[in-house]
Amino acid sequence: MNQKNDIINKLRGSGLRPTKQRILIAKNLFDSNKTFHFTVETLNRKINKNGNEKISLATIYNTVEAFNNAGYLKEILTSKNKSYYDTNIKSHHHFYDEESKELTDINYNQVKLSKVPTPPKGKKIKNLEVVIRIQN
Amino acid sequence: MNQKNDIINKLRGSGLRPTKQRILIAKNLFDSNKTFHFTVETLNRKINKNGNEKISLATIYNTVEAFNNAGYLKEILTSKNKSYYDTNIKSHHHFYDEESKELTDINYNQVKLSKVPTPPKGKKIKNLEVVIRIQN
DNA sequence: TTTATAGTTTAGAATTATTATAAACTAGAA
DNA sequence: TTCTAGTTTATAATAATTCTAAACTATAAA
Repeated sequence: MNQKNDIINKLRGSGLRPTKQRILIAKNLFDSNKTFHFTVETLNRKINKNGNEKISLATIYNTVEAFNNAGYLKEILTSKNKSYYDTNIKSHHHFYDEESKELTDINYNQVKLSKVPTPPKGKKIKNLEVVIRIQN
Repeated sequence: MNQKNDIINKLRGSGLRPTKQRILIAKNLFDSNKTFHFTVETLNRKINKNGNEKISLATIYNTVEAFNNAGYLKEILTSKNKSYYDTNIKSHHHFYDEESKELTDINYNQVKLSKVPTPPKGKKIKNLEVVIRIQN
């Protein structure tokens, strides 16, 4: 019961009403101790398969966008014409395979920067990611 | 006449027949001394406005993909559901504005790395980009 | 409690970017 | 000049996403 209350508080904390749809989606995204990448399509499949009560695709789109705006998810930069999200919202790095167009995480401490530019006037740095393009 | 021959040779060098459509598109992309970001939509507008002979949208898609495969363009990683390309194919870095979702180039020598991970088995590093997410 | 209402969900339609199709055209080899 | 594989084209098809407006619901106030 406690993790459910945690989710409800998390949602309320961002002005999102804790509806049963949002709670179920949040459980699927944030309940595990490991983070992962997903698309609306894969999330929809995960949620709407086994005996779960069904959630409409429109709601999954709405909720993912709301969670992203609330900072609970990070949109992944990709060259595919689909939105990818990461439940790992901390700054981290990726290998990007040009052939398969797949992203894989790089352990944060595998990269070190010795010089970082100053951001444009009026802006501040939120985080910094290194993308290493790889090929065969 | 010389730049046209350069383009023709460039195309032939990648097994692409130098058709008048490809030559015109190549002029638009590679003739200037400054590089830029574009989408198929913006390129299409640029090519098909002023009295130019018209090139079909399908050809612009095909040609951009062919140029990208040939390594004359670099696909930009973005969160928008559209393909973005960069005529600057050298490794370089970007600021990514989370509000406007715009990318701006960072001068290459503004970033220095002191530690880089080894790529997965069988893969080699093609290039490395730093994306700095900024916000107000 | 009940009620009122602003916020939310939903199915399906609409939109947008891209890819597929197949007929007409053309660069370049023979 | 002829032939053919490669290319271009208009249009149709597809895929991801957003829009719409009617039905539903969390929650504040009576």
